Amino acid sequence: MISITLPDGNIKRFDHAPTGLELARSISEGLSRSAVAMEVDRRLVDLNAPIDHDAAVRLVTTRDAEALEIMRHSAAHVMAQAILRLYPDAKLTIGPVVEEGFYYDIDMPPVSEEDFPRIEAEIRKIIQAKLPIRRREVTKAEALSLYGNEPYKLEMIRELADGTISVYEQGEFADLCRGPHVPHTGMVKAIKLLKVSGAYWRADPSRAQLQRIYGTAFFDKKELDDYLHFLEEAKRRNHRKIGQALDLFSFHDEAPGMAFFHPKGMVIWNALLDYWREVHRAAGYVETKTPILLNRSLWERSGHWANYRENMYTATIDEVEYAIKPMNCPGGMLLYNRTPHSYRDLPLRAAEIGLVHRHELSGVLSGLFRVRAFHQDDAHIFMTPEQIEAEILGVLRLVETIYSTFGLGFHLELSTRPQKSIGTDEQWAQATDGLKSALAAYGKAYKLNEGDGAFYGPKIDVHIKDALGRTWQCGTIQLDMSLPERFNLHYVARDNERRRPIMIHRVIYGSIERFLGILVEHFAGRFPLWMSPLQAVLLPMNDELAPYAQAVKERFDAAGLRTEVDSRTESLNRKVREAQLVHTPLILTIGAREKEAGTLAVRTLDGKVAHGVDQARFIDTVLDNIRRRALDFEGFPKA
RNA sequence: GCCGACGUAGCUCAAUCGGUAGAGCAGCUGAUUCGUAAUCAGCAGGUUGGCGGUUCAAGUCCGCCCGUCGGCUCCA
Repeated sequence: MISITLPDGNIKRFDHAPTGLELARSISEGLSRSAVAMEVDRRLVDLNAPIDHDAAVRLVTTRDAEALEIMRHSAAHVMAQAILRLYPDAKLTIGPVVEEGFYYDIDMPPVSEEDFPRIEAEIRKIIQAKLPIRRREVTKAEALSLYGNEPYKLEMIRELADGTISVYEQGEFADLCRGPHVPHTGMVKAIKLLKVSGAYWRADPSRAQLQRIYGTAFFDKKELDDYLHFLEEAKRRNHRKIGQALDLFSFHDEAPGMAFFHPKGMVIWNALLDYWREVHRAAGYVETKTPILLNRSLWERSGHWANYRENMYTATIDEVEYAIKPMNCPGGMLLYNRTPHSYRDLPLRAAEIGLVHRHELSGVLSGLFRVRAFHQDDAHIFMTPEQIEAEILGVLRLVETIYSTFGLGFHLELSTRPQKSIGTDEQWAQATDGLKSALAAYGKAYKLNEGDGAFYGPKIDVHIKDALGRTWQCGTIQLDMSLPERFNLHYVARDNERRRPIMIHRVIYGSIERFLGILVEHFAGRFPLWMSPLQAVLLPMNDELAPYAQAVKERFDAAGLRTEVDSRTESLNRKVREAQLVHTPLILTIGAREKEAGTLAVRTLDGKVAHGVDQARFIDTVLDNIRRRALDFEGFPKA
């Protein structure tokens, strides 16, 4: 007699060792169809494994979070099986589940997306056949003989500990795998291959180059369609395309990885920086500026020459070696050390919009997201150990203020001491505790990445979430125990002793370039009024009304608005269309009626038109919206 | 840097097997004076990313280089 305790406390009894499927059937037919795997005594196992002892069992159905991962893992096997049928000489390596789906690294001749339909057709055959997926446990010796012809699998098996090794079989296909898997291939309902790229075996460039084929899978067609739609939407919002269409920035062969900002892009840039300066001033920061070209000896002292040299641009001038700064901190150290500091001066919050250059590998450049020259909204905060918590908390609050202005959500990740690190245990404990207690005081949940910190100190990374739900790492707060030593920083404490200040580096936008790119995609080019390059366009109905429109524009200009008159001899329809295409937030039509009454017809980007809007009240409404840095408009009152 | 794809007019894209580089939009000229997403006509616009090669003939085939994109890796 086997008795099985279900999560709701019910107990089911069997006179034999039932499989998960039998257990599900004994509860309901629907459950047996949606069950994917099960958890027996908190271990995930296959649904068709027999439960041979009294156990607590939870059935994992298609609605559970783990189910998707299990099924996608099976999907990777299905894809591998299809590929082996079409490319018998292909050699499999590994095929894990990733955030958005799965991939399989395969040693085979290069494939392209044009080959996907053929592979997908084969995949469909395997899915329709509903091949049972069976787990088989073999000894290491058996596994080695089973994979005599699979060099990568052999290499993996040899590295496994002795003992049983599990193999999953479906039809003619068998793959070395820990499992669990769905019961049969038919459960991989909606699958799509997405892209292919190169990857190295064991991520080692000296080893074989493999084909990494990415795919994704869902339990039903609609979810897959939604996901593909999301990908389309992301493509539509690509900041390179929108940046081109809205004339914001460009890249040129003469300076790869270094953005050129156009007048309209600079309006957004300056709006970002004006706002940044406003909130930083209010948060007690002072602003500094340091040179971008600095003598080699400084970089030797900071440690960059030894550790970061391959990413640095260097120059020899009058037989003296210089480097273009890849980071702002060494310059900041020189500023700090210019004068002695009292404990009364601390915390000292010194900000700098610093232009840095990093010679990133050519293959990693990616629009504004990954460039070689960028501006960091950097700040160095020097403080006493007792001030850590309050200062970190202050930065976290500033982070929240700034991101919420853009309607961006965010989450925090704390990274602690890595294997290779400098400093004493006490220093690390004090620093890490400081960050932890600041996070506790802040009160928002955070993820802990044990051992992921920089060698010079622990850090808090801020990951923002955009309108499509994608996350980006922008802000980072890093505690630095190295530079204060190297530059021999100190302050004079109350007891007249010279002490080493604690120092943090922090950025909130991260890189202005990247942040701007993220905002382009986040807003899909429809910027809030306060950032919009052109806030309003005035459309006179005919040539005779152009001078009047110009006079109205001057009134707007005097109020500090960014406006233009489109006085081309073109149809109103065309002017509206063109203004709408570049997402001009306010389209103002001026005809005889408006001139007569001193009003405006205001069209907003939703296509709605408010007629008879009083000019003065319009200006007030708009100025108020800009002052509040609102994300939306809320309509215009009639005159 | 490595693997793969790509690079044609300001922009978006065509050009069959190697056989005279085209179109729409933008621009210019003229006409049209218009009530909320494209008025009409004409004109002009190119060393096909660069250098070299094969060929009677190269946008197309080959080599090298540059750049872009997707990955690897790394990171703001």
